[in-house]
Amino acid sequence: MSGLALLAASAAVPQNSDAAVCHAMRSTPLLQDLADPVLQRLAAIGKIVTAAADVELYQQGGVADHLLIVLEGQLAAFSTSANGTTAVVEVIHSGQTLGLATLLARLPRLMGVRTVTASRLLSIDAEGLLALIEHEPSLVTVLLRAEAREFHALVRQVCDLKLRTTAQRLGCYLLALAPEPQANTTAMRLPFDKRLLAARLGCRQENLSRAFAALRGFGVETHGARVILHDIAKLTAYSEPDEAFG
Amino acid sequence: MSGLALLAASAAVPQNSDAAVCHAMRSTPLLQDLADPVLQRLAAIGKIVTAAADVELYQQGGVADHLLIVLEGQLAAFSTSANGTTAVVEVIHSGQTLGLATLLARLPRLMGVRTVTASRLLSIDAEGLLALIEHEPSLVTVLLRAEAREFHALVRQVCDLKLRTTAQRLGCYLLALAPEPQANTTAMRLPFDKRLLAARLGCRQENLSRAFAALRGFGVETHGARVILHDIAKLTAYSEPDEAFG
DNA sequence: CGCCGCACTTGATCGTGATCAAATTTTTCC
DNA sequence: GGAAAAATTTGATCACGATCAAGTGCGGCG
Repeated sequence: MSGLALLAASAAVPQNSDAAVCHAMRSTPLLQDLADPVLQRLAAIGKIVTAAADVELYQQGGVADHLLIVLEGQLAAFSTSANGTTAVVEVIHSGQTLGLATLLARLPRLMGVRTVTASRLLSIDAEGLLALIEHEPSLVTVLLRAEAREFHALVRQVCDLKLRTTAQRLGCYLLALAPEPQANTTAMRLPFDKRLLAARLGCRQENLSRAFAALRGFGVETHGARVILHDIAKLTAYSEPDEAFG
Repeated sequence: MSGLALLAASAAVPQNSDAAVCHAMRSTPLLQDLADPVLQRLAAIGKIVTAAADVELYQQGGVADHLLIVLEGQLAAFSTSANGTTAVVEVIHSGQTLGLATLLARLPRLMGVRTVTASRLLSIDAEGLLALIEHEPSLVTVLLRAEAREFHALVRQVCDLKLRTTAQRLGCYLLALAPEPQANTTAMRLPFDKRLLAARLGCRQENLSRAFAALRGFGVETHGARVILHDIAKLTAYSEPDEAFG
């Protein structure tokens, strides 16, 4: 039933020792502060899974039986509506999760999940996780924090869609992606193609292109996937990103 | 600091006996299935609070020190951006919560909250709630379910904003509000004014008006706040609401 | 090298939503 | 009831985003 069962079987087995899983967990900001015994129990119900680019991992409406944490690569969470059009709700980067709330409440998945690039993922059994939670308050704290982060990202996005133009949304997104937000100039590389970026921002590819053109006047230089922000202050003034309340 | 301290003081005191709070809790779908002892401990850290219409209960960025559950009336959760424009993220009706994730993670409020109509609210102390959770798995289940509901509503809204026109969004909203969704004809009353509805849908008042005009062709009749849906099937076909996956 | 295919850009045109300005209805308050 | 205030609707015009249609540029591959 679950696409992950297949993927796990096809993954190289040696990397899936408890020690390897533990090591991977230590590398994620989400789990790294947990005590050793907790981590070991988590490792017992977790596995490392790899998937090629553009593979559908979970279908909308299916049972959420695994928690995914991205180790490397990106995933896209999407929702397909009645008429067949698809909205990309969020792109999930390394260290992030998605759908924790749904999983912890044992509800069916509201969003489908597919890989954007080839990815390495930590997959943790949902039932086992729920059982473990009962006895591990530190794990509860960690999961609630991750859940709140997901929630915040969605609230931000709703405000973004209601208040800003596409060019401003793009500006905010680039600023959030910027590796050195405190400097006034940064170079970076878009982690995925512009088609997906357009879907995430809620516009067509053509308008994303025009939005990039509009941002040239605010110090944004692009060469394919390479982006240089020449004047972060000016871009910020134009895009009007939300101040982060935590 | 918190607006609620003032409000609680000004509320009539007799209704705030533990028995009255317990009774109120029994009346909310969220808490009604909890066992008596749990409910009593909750009542000890909860109080009933009333507020007039259009009162700001919490400010964006403040500490989330109380969980609010709406007993009667409606609240609006909003976010104000740098340029001063405000987006209404959600209107919270009786029986609903908002910001649970933020509260359980002890983070500052991402959204401000204000009353839309005069309201009666259940206010539960956050610290007490977090302490109680440690020993009451049934409470955890209930809270996680409520949190997942909030999460789902936001995901739906993001898809709505990315995929549908204002008229379709309005259609979906009316269908969700319909008291008898299985019938093909229903009458209802908008629970708040059209200004707020426009803000929630992410458009201007003028365009909401035009959206209502557009829906007349799909069996939607309006007389002020009174709305009659004459042909739910036709309206559904036009609005293309998401199927509910739980 | 040069052709093909794909991602992206640009252009033209059209529909949707925003804005400004009235007109109209509804509500509130004497 | 009737005047004043507020909410809502309608109209005209403009900006933004969608759509259709070419074009450009870049990477892969023969």
